[in-house]
Amino acid sequence: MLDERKLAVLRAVVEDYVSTNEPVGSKSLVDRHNLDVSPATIRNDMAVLEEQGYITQPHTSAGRVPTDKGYRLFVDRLSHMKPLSSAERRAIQTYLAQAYGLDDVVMRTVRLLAQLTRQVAVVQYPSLTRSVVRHIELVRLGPQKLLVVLITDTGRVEQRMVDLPDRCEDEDVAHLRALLNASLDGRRLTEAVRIVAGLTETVPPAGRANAAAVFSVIMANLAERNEERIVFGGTANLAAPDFSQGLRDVLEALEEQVVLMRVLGDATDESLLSVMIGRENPVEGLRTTSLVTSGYGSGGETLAKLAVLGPTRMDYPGTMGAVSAVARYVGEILMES
Amino acid sequence: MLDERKLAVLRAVVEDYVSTNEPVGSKSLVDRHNLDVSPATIRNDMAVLEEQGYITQPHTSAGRVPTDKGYRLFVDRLSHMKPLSSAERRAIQTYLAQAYGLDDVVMRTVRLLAQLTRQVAVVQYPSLTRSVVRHIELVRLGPQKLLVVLITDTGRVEQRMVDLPDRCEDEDVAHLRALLNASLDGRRLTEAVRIVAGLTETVPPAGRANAAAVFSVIMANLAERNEERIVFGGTANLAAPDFSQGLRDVLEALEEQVVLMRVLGDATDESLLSVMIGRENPVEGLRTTSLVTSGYGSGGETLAKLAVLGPTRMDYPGTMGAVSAVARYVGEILMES
DNA sequence: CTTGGCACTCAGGAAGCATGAGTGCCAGGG
DNA sequence: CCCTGGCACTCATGCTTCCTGAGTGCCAAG
Repeated sequence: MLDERKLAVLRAVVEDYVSTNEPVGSKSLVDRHNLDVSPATIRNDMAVLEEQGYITQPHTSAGRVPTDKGYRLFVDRLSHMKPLSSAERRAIQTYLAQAYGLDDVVMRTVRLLAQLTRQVAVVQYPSLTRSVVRHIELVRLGPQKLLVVLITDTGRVEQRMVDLPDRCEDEDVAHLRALLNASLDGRRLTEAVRIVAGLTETVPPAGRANAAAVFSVIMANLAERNEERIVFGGTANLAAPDFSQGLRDVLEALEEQVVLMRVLGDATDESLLSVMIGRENPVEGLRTTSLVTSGYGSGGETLAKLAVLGPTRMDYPGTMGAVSAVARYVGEILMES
Repeated sequence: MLDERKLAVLRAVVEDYVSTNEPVGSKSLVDRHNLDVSPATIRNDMAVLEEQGYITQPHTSAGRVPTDKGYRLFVDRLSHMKPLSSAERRAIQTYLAQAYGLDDVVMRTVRLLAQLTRQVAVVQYPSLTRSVVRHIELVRLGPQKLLVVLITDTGRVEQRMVDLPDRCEDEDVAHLRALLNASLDGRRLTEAVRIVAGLTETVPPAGRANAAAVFSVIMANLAERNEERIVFGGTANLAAPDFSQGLRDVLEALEEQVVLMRVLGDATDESLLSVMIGRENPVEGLRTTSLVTSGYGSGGETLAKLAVLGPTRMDYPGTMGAVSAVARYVGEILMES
């Protein structure tokens, strides 16, 4: 359907358009790439490519611009991930290694991605569901007030206040703490939810109301608040001289956690790289942007996703390289800590 | 120097310009406000106001636009904070009351401010220095690994991993925990730093290396990481059809925590409302914006600041009302929790 | 299938022009 | 002394017109 040269032309169109941000014409194409044919030939090829929907012209008699479909083909078959330089990789590693605490890791990841790609970076906090309970701590803050702290192996620490129905003493708290840790330590959070659900009955009636309150908070925390937080940064890169179009929509989408969740969720589940181009995107406001997503996690499992968001006219090979590298290193860091 | 009517004219110019975003001329002024004089008279007044630097014309023969100096006078002497409607106040209270945990309070505050003012909201986490230690928890995660959790009365929870020089047992940890809580509970963080510094000597030599490691982490956490985190939201409001000018600079400034710190720091220390207009702003990229800042805190003390950022051409009375109301309610919420 | 030639299209900038909002100034009136 | 109506002047804005050049599609010849 498309011979070798037509594909080469498409690739060239994408590359040139990405770097110049101007519709690319047949003449400049032969000049910049060493295609050994005349502009007229290229014009014929471009006519075909346009007919098939891979490129389009903004107005009659202007160069061609890739369509979403064109970018798609480019990403799938015409380009390869561009690996980062070893200097860059070392910089990433040392910068991430300096992080302490999950919050800091996530924050640094966002900055890193935004700076490497000069685009908007989006990072999801590691999912709780697949991680393992390391410890549960109960702190008595008052006669009827407790702080529940849940620590997971990915370094995530969740805390929440609980107002108790009855008064309680330090020793009640100690009992409950011991019970919880004995039952949950080392369990996956998914199991933990089930275990906690069955735990109320084992508590002596006297403290049962209080225990139930604590348990329900733990379950809510585990079951509901999963993967909720998403952080982004690098929005200043959106204000690039081109692409002010629809900026407001994009910013709105970014600030709406739910929307972001949905977008990340739609990307492939596998830990592999996934690219969403323009209108492939499920969210209205992001129809003019592309999203390069990767899962990350410690060990073999994908704990959460991170992504880079930019105009469809983006440097896909470079962005993909950066996303994939950062995802790998973040995973390593999480494993260590 | 400026008689009553000239002040009225200035006020009218500011109000009209804020609402229309177009230079305002003498005719439309007399039409929209019921000044009982002719346009010519107004023109004379405006000439004087311009001479004094309160207003300016973008080009000859266009209406006048307030200068930073004009806004300053308007804010200082010509306007009053516009209180929120009681419906709005109730909405704020219930929305904030639903928050659990400090993170959630801060997040909700940001959203609230951004929505109320349709501008960018900036909220600083409550300062640690003035708050009080409620509890310190040590969790043993491995033979040489500890998690330190510090809980303050403002609901802030700080955690950090510590790698220990020597191996330790559960009972060592329990000792240390007891020691720390006995020494620090109820103390202000500023005192706590000093106390911890002198604590190493009281530990028996066997565990001293480990204890020292823990102490130094606590001190670092208390002394250095204060007031560090700043959260913002509502950036989509920056993309208003006007004011795309310098948008990139503004976004960059917002993402740079250090810069934000500096800006908030320059605002008045008192818990009162402070307004910074245009070039009064210390940060280069924010020279076209105004910042309405207020301290907030539980009880009489200011724990941190929150602010709204918008174009100099903003609705000062309304913004000030919103900022001040939100600051008060956040303070109340923090006090309760 | 490729190529040079050629007529055609049309966005974008330059130039000219009209419009009108808004001004500054002045002379007369309270 | 301040207010007012009148008047000439300025200039951003929007309109039309025109021109240019990049880029096209098509065709006939190699």
